[in-house]
Amino acid sequence: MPADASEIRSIPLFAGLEETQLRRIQEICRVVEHGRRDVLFREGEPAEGIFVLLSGRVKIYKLSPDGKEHILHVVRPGQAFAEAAVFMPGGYPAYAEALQKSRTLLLPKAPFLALLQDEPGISLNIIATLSRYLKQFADRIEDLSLKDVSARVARWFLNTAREKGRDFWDLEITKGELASQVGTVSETLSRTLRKFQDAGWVQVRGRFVKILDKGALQAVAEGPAEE
Amino acid sequence: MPADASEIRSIPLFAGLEETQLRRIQEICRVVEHGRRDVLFREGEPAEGIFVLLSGRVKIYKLSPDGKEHILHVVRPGQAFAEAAVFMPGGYPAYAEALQKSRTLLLPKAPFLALLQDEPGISLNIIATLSRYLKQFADRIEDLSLKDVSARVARWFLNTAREKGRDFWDLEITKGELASQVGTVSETLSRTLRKFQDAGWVQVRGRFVKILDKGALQAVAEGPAEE
DNA sequence: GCCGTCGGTTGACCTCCGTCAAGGAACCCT
DNA sequence: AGGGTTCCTTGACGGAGGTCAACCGACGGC
Repeated sequence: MPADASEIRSIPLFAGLEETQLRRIQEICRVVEHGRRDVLFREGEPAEGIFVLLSGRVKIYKLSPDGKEHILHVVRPGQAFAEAAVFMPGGYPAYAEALQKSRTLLLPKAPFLALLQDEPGISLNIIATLSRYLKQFADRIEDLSLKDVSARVARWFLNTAREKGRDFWDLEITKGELASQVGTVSETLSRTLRKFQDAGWVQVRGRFVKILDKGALQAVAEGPAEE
Repeated sequence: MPADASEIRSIPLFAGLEETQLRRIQEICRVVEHGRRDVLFREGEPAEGIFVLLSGRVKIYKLSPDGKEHILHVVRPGQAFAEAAVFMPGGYPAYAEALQKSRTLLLPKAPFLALLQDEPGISLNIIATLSRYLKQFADRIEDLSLKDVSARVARWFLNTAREKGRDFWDLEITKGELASQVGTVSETLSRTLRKFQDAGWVQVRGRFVKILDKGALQAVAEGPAEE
């Protein structure tokens, strides 16, 4: 199935490209459809190419030998993923699975690398997105090693509010998946949310969440114990 | 102080560059000397440019409000660092401090970005190193959220042995710093090392460490509990 | 020599949070 | 409707590991 030209144009990765380059991208890429729970790739598999999510939601996650998962990132439409895999031996560094019915653009590795040679602007875009990921991951490592669950959940509220631009929204993942993102299990998340709610800091009703006291969350996000 | 041309030539980041490009790099960079415990930059500070370590050791680390630190990475000579900071708003994403007397090459942001425009090969090198970091960080997140301390320490032994190419070596950091790298505190690391030693898996004498039973370490690194 | 600092080890304690188990709610299917 | 998922919540329990404290050896300065 061919990709829509206007869809390609609106992808941040390809921002500022010439018409001829866009056409070239359109030629080398293909569109793939995925149903809920479809696995796009597994950790360690040789990388086919770079993906861009057109619609739906895809989770990028690590899986431990005993089956526990940790979600590194939930990809939204317009974002590229598996960039790093293309430039590294060792194949994909994580798993990817569709959370909903999704459509992705797949740019096979070899022609994409060739494209980079002619179009340095794309390289800079890739560097920018990799840098952003790197910072996010560094923050995650900081959180996991230095903060407790309450601080991580508080930070999740604040970060999400910042990127959404408002202080209420709908979860587009299950609470179990949210737990996996902040590095805990659903039971502990459930208790933490209840604590936050009883304290009057947030409102949680089903999948709807709302921040009521941003200052309190910030205090919790900083240090586990403030005296 | 000017940089030595042969030093620049041997930096992986600039591999495969023409003589004229190398000269240009030599013109825009400057060499900085740092004593032990000198702080090169702090999290949040605006990024001056990209660093390359010429000699010594530099730790990249996160600091929590209450003073605890987590070492993200120990930079070795030849490696670049703070790449991500240059391409991102928000300044440096972490702290950097010299562990020993060190010399670094500093390439100021603006001329370096200009250089990238003309020399797409460098972009690809940057993408490659960022991808490597990204994978390392993803692995760290996996470890921190899904593995216990013993598994993380075992993995540290195996990874270090792999990159050193032998199964014995000298710690070039303190054990407290090693603890911070694997996401624990010195007391717990001390106990874990004792456990490993009593089990006959490794030998630790002062700063000298040696792997005695690689298979056992691999088993521990996989899953906390194997039955 | 003596003493201060730093790194490392060990012991005792206690808390956070992961695990196990059970029950409920909401949403599919026929 | 009813029965099967899947998701969520709550309770009880236990253990990994962080914290506090004391102690020791090595090193460096004066």
